[in-house]
Amino acid sequence: MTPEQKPTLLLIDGHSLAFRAFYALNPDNFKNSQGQHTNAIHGFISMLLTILEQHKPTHLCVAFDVSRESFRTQELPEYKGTRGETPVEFLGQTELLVEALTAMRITSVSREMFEADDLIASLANKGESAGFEVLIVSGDRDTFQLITEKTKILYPVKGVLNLQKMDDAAVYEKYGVHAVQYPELAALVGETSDNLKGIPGVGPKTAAKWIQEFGSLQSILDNAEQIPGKVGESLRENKELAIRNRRLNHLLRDLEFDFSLEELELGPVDESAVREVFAKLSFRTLLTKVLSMRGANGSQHRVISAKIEPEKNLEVLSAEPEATAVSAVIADLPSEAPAAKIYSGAKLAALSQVGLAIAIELGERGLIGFGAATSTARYNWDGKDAKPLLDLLAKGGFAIWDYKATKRKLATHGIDLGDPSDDPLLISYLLDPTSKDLNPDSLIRTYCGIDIERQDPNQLLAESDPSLDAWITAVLSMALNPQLEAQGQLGVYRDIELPTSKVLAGMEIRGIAVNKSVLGEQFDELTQEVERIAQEAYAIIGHEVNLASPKQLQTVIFEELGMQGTRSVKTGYSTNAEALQTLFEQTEHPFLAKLLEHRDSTKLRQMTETLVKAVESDGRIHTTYSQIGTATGRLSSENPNLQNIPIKTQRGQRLRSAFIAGEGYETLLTADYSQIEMRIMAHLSEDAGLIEAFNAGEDLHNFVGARIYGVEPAAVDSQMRSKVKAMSYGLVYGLSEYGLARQLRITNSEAKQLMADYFARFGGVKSYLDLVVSKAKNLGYTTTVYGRRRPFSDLNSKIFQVRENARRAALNAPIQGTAADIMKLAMVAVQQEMDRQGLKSQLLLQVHDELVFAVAQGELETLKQLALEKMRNVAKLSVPLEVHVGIGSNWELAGH
DNA sequence: GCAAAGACGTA
DNA sequence: CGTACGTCTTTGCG
Repeated sequence: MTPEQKPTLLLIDGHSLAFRAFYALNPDNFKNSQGQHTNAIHGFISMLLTILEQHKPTHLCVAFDVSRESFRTQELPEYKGTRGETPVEFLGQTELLVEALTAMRITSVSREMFEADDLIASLANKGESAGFEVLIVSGDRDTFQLITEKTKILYPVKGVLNLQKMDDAAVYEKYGVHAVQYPELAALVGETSDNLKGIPGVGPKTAAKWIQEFGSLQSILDNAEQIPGKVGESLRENKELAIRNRRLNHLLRDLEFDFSLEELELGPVDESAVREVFAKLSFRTLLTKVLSMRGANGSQHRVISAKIEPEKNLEVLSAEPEATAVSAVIADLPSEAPAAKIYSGAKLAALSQVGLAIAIELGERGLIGFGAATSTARYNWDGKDAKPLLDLLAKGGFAIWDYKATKRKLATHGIDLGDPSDDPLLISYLLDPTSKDLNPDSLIRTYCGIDIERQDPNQLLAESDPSLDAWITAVLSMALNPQLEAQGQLGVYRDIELPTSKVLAGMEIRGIAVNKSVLGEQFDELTQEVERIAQEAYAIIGHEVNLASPKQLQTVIFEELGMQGTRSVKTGYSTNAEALQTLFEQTEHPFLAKLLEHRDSTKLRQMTETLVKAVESDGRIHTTYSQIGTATGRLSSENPNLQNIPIKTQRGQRLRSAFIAGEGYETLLTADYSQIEMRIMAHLSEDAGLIEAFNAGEDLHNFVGARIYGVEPAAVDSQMRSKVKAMSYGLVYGLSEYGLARQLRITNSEAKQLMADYFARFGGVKSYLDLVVSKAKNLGYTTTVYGRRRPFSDLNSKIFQVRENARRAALNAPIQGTAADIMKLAMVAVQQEMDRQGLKSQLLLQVHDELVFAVAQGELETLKQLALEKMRNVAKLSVPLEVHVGIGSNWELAGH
């Protein structure tokens, strides 16, 4: 327990501290991946952490100015008028700072027409009345007027790391007046930073002397006649100035707030939000610091420890004295639900062996929480006790955390797992597909306000108390479903994600057969090639160099060989393929050619090696599909990634020949959607020209080219066609004129003309894309045809680059997302039909718009028709969905 | 030991 | 200065 703490209220002038931080840290050293400067935020937060450590406040609030306008500027337009333009590097940092503070559960306040100092003064007033010690962080000396026995100012002296604690004595020592008199001194002297002129000829020394002598500003003015000399004359002539200054530097102390001081109490941070914001800011050291400090100030959150006992029923849980959130969730259960049976401990023997914990069953509703676990040796197999559990598992119908992973894990142990009723992992993904932190503890904290305290904080869900994990799963599935429904995403969940997870589990479990010796031969061949090319490259430049090191290559290319700079990257000039190609065209230097060859070969060699290593003992590669890994709704594939096996070059494509149908199967079959994103674009934009293009049966790019260039489709030559093709595809990604020009290596004006011609013929496309972005701006998210959401927060960013990035992502999201939805629906439909017909053929891979099957003996024609039919008809768009199939003994031959 | 940066493979 | 990913290597920080 922390020692009893005096209630201390810390009030911070946000802009003041942020600006100090901004000027103390070089903005160029603090940039996130998007080019947003973060130096002020970084400095602010590290400063804040230091203050928290040093002064241990119990309550905290940060005040910001809304704008430069305030009641003071209304009275005096030139108030603070000397302050220059905000540096561009500072733009956007305040907003992000507030976001970070919110994640840390720190209250920020601001109010139109009032300055942060007025808010602080009022809060300080309230704090004192309520018995708080008050600490104010501000660089504005006007706040000295707030100093009392209980209120002190932390005033920055130099740099960002030095704060001097100013009390009355400190003010007196420095300025020769008491703190309450300081604004009177300032009124006489003036304040350059506020653009307030003082009495000419009167500096701090004179002012202090007068105040000491007469006691107050009023008294000085009343007795102005007695003051001799030039300054006396000056004072008498400029009395009004001092009075005005005093009026303006008076801080308001009676503003009201819509929160109570209690709400400013420091509690634990919102860990997942903090992780997210700090990731966005690229702060990792600070993240660690913040998270390690969290909770140090006590928690307002209910903490659930791993103390749910086996063999007890739910009444015990709901009787937790302070577990309001828990009780609320439990109260949602149907009243007829019988007392829960809880399986745990020894009864879970078998399951714990294979990495599963099962805990709560709620009778007929069949709601069971699970914790998926890694293997432990804690329990011994007990066949007798395990039987009812195995039956239960096979029957399904319960909530489960990460169904797909659990299904796969159990399958490797020969245990069947039935269909789940819920998977809160998938729900949480749909609620926030951009989150990188979908774990049960964070989610139950975020959505239910429950803190889970584990005996060992590093323990994963899996390794801890099974009944606790099961309970969390149950609570999450109940808490998250209504949110999903409120967002209209229930359909995406029930009809797309949940069924897809089952199909994916099957694909992962099956894996794809691989001819390891083909891979091995290619690997050996490539190894020799890589070595040969490296030697040739060294010979050209006369020494060895690590060809895999961009840094070393920069030295060789731009210093030794003295070539002219390419695109700039953080470490110097780019040495990527595009840059090398450009350099080669300029110089025809053979080293560049060798380097490109070497890159190509090493990349291929490395991929081959990865694949060889990924072949498991069954001779197959079992990738893992991530169903929660993309912002758009696509799948991703990892360990290994089978969605980026080369195809564009002949050399690369050979790798695909190693993927085969496997024993007992006749051949591979691939089925892929043709131009699905362009078709979705046609559907969504309702552009008559584009819809006609797809319905005409003509080659898309020839058709579009004919329209743009005003010729017959047959007259569209290959140059025209490739330009049109790049244009069409680029549109889906928010391509700019500049980008198009660069890609096609044409002039900017030609690119501009091409785009203008395109939009002249296909105007619906442009208006649709604009509409998507403006809707996303208003709503804060985009949706697919099926209702899948993707949130966007940066569309109104003040930073051009950040805003543009968000804009392009937003216009792409509904298109890419709808394509992903359609493919998932197709996979489910295809698999269900294969099951219904009892086919032995297998769905093996998904590569975004392509499916790969192993065809069982005699099923080729059936499967081909089945795949074509289901994939074409799974969605009814205003243009047909075209599907191509390919057949071959390996993936290369089955390709198209 | 870990994360960032740069590179490059796919749709 | 075109979206969405995963994986590898080197490099530099702690």
